[in-house]
Amino acid sequence: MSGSKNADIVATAEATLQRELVVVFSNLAELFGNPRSLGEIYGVLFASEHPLSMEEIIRRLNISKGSASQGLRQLEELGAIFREKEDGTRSHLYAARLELKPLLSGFLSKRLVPGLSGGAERLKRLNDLIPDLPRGAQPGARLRLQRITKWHKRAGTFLPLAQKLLQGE
Amino acid sequence: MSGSKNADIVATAEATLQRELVVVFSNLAELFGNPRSLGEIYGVLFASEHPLSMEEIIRRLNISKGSASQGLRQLEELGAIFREKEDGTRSHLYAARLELKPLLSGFLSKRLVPGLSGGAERLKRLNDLIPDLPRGAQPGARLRLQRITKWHKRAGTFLPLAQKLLQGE
DNA sequence: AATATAGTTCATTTTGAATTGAACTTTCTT
DNA sequence: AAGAAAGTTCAATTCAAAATGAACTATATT
Repeated sequence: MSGSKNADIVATAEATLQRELVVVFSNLAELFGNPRSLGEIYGVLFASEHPLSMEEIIRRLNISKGSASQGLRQLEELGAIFREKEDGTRSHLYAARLELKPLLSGFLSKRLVPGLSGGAERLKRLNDLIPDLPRGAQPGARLRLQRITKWHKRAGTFLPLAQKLLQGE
Repeated sequence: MSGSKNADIVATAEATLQRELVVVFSNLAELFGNPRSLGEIYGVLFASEHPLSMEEIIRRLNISKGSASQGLRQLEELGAIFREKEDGTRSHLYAARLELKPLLSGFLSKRLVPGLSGGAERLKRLNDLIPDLPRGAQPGARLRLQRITKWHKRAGTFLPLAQKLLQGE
């Protein structure tokens, strides 16, 4: 009966669900400036009722061993997925944590944190430079630096706020 | 007297200020997934006490005419810079709006808005697919979709909130 | 009207990040 | 201990986004 119409619909529905979730998370990854493959891997795990082996992930997404290995490690580091291993078996099994928080805040901070901290030092150094400017230019420069610094501080408070907002209550 | 030590320090300080601000804004652009050149152009204008011609911008940043033209247009569309023209002169002059709000919210929404709205439709379609799944898989699928949808709604409220936070009081 | 300069457009090129895949290491099984 | 399968690493490749620049249009000057 595996060629029946109903079976086809079911198979299609499952495949579609997986395919679309892969796209959703792949876009999400890109949105936050992370490699698509990270999102794809999470997506395929998120869509699956059962944990999957690396081999199976590679097969479903048609990606390389290297991408799979690196992607799985990164997602695990973010806390977005689990790596399980039952004794008496060689391969690991991978499963998504369904709470999206680790993934989202991981995506967020992997990008924003380094970007923000780098800027902080730079701004500090620039402030020390102002006395070397010609007199007339000093007030203008001071104003400009104040503007960025103000923004920068806000961005600093913004990150934790965003994380709180994105996670559950 | 133009080779004097003080003149050198002053020249260096001004050059440094511009150079570093260019870097700050170029990083910022990248952080939000926009082309570096957008940030560079804004940076050079932000650093300058006076409006600059396109020619001058090209000279200072060492970029192509094409990049300059397109970048300036985009920044103008975001409301991050002005384009002035005095009668009796051929070239326009470009100046940064020192309030960072237009730049920042422009950067934010150019990325997030399309990303989010695309996802919304997709999720809706997926919900309609659930009845076609095998019985046993339906509750799991429903749970998963609820999780993403919940997040997605939050992200929707998040954007305006972020903009409020980044702009003035 | 002719000329010159500013600015735009878009097909081609460049660049840098992501992906690949082959060689390697680790871990399990007999 | 040897063999096999899982997983890692990283130099080389691929690919998409950004930058270039030459041809074009628009606008001002004589």
